[in-house]
Amino acid sequence: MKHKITLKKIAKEFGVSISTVSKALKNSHEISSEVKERIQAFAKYYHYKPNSLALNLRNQKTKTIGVIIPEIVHHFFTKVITGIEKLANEKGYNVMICLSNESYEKEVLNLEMLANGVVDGIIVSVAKETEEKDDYRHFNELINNGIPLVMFDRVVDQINCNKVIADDKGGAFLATEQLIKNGCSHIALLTTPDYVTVGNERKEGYLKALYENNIPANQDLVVKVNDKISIEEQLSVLFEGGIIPDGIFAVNEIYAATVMKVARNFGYNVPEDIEVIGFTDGLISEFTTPSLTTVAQHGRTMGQKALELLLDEIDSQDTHYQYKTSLIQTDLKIRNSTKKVEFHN
Amino acid sequence: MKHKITLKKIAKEFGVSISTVSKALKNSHEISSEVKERIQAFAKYYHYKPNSLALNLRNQKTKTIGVIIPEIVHHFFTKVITGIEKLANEKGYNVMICLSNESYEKEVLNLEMLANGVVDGIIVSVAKETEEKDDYRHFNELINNGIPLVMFDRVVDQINCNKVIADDKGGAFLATEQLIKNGCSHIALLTTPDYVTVGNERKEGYLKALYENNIPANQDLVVKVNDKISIEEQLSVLFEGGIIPDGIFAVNEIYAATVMKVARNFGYNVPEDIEVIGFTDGLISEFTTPSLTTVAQHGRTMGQKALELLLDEIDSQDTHYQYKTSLIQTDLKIRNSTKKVEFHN
DNA sequence: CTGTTAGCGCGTTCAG
DNA sequence: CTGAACGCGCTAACAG
Repeated sequence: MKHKITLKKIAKEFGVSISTVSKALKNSHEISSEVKERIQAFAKYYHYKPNSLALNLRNQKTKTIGVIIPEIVHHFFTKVITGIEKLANEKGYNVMICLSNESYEKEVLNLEMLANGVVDGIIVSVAKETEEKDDYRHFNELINNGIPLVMFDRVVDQINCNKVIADDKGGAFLATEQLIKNGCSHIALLTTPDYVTVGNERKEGYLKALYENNIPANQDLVVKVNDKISIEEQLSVLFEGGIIPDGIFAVNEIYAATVMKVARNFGYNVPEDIEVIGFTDGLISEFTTPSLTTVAQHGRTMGQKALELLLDEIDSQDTHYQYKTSLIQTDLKIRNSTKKVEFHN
Repeated sequence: MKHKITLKKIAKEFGVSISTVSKALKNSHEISSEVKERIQAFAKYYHYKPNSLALNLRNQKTKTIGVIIPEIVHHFFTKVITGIEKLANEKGYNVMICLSNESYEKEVLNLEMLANGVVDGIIVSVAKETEEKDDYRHFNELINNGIPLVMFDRVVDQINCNKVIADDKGGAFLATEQLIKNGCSHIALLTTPDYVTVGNERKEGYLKALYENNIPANQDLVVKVNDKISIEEQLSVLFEGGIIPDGIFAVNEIYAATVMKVARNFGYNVPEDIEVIGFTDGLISEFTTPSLTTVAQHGRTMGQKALELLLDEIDSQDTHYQYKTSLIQTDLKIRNSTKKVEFHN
C-alpha cells in the first residue's frame, strides 16, 4: 500500500517548509521562481493532488451535493439524476447518490450521514413510507442545521424549502381530456394509495377533466393499486363485470403496461376497445404493443432545476432567502395506445 | 445558517477540555459518572454528531466506497447498484455513485476525484470510450496508489485487480442452443462493435453453439449495431433480402425489443416465424409483446459480489493479496418470444 | 479523574 | 523571499 504524496513529503524532499511548498504550488509571487519551478516539476512528476478531506475540513465545504431517491430502478429517478449530474459537473460539484428504498428509517439515516459535513446541500424525493408515517422532523432538523435542501417530485407542503414538482395535476388533466376528446366516457383511473402525494395530484387532474366535461366520476372505475400484492389481480376487477371502461388513465408506466396485458387477456383490444394513457418518463412505454401514449415528466429538466435551486441557495448569503417552488410542465406524448382522431373544434 | 455543535463548543459550555468531552461521550471509565451524565445529556439534547470529515481525516478512511458506472439509465447497472448498496449498508459503508457517461475523460476525472481520499475503494465498469481507446493507465495509477479496485461486467484483462463478470459466453451459448433446439437454423446475432468486451464474449458463445451443432456461421446474419445511429434501420438489413433469419440472439434488451418491432413491420411474427432471445436483466422484456425470452445476468448478485471482494481487499493486510475473478452464472428466462417445445433427448 | 500535546493534510496570516 | 504558528474537528498517548 504505497502512500499518497503530501505537502509534507515534498517539503522534506526539498528541505523546505510545508508552507513554502504550498505557496510554490499555487504559484505565489512570494516564492522565488527557481524554487517554484523545481517544486512544481517534482509535484507534477509524482502526481501531487491536495487531499480532498483536508481541504474540505479546512474550507468547511465539500463541493459535493447529496441526492436521496427512493428507488434507483425507476427510470424517472435515473433521468432526474442524469439532469443533476450534468449540471453539477459543469459547476464543479460532485454528486453522492443515496437510496432510501422507500424506507423511512433509511431516509433518516441517509440524511444524518449526509448532514454530517459530507455534502454542501441535499436534494431529496421523499420515501413512500415517510409520506405514510407523515413524519418529517428529520427534514426540519436538517434545515435548522442550516443545510440547504431541495425537494423534488414527492415533496412535503409543510416543509419550508425549495421545491421542484412536475405539473402532475395538469398532466393528468391533459391525459384525461385527451381520452374524452377521443370519445371515451367511462374512464378508469389506476392510482396509488392515498398517502402518495403525486398520486393524489394526478387524481385531481383526472377528476377536474371529468367534471369540466360533465362526466360523472364513478368510484367503481378507480383502482388504488397496492404495490405489495399482485398488480394484475387488482386490475382484473375492471373487466370482471359492471361497467367496462373504454378509457384508462394510469398514474405510472407499470400500471399502464400491466393493464394493457390484463385487458388483452380479457379479450379487449387497445386502442380499439379501450384506450390507455400512462404517466411517466419510462422506457417501457416505447416497447409495449401497442406503444403507450404517456404524459412526459421531463425528469432531466427537473433534476437540473433542482440543482439550480440548490446552488442558488448555497451561494446565497441572504439571511432571509426566499424559497421557490418550480413547476415543470408536463405534456402528452401520443403513441399507439390511443386512437388517432381529428377534431373540429 | 446555524452552526453545528462541536466538541469544542460543548467543552466551552462546561468549562472543561475538549478531550474530556470526547472521552465523556465515549463513556470512558476515566471520566466521573456525574460529568459524563451531564455532558452526554447535553450532547444528546443538541444532537451532537462527530463531524465525518474530521473523523475521516484522522482515521485516513471514510467508510465510503465509490462506484463508477457508464450509464445510470441502464437497468442492469441499477440492479448492480442495488446489490452493492444493500451489502454496503449492512457493513456500515456508504456508497458514492458516479457516472462516466461512457466517456473516457469523465471516467478519469471521476477516478481522480474518488482516489483523493474520498473513498476507501472503488468499483467500476469501464466506459465504452475507454475500451475503444484501449487506454487504462488511470486504473494502474489507482492501483499504484494503493486504492482497492474491483471491476465488474466490463472488465480489463490487463489490469490486475478483483473482477466480477457474468458468464457472458455461457449465457450466449445457452441462448443460441435454445434457439437451435427449437428448430432454428438461420440464427442472427445482434451485437455491439468489436471493442465492447462483453459483446465479444457473447459472440463467442453464439459461435460456439453454432459450431457444436454443425451450423455454419454466416457473416450476413451478424449485425454490429452502432448506437449512435438509428437502430431500426441497421436491423432492417436482416429482412430486406438474402437469408431471412428464423432465430435471433441479441446481446441486449434494446436490440432484442427493437428487432421484434422491425420484424413485425416486415410482416414476420414472433415467435412463429422468428424466435428472439435477448440478454439482460431489464424491465422492458416483460412488457413487450410477446414478452422476451432473455438470458438473466443477475445484476444484484454481481453488485454484492463486487462489494464483497472489495471489502475483502480493504480488510486484508496481506502484502501479496491474491486477486480473484468471480464468474456469475447466467441462465435462461423463458418467456414468449421463443416457442414452447418438448424435447426428447 | 482531567488536561496537555500531537497529528491527520492543508492554506493563510504574520513575522522575520 | 521563507518559515513558524494556527485552525478546521477529532482521537489517542501521555502527564499530572
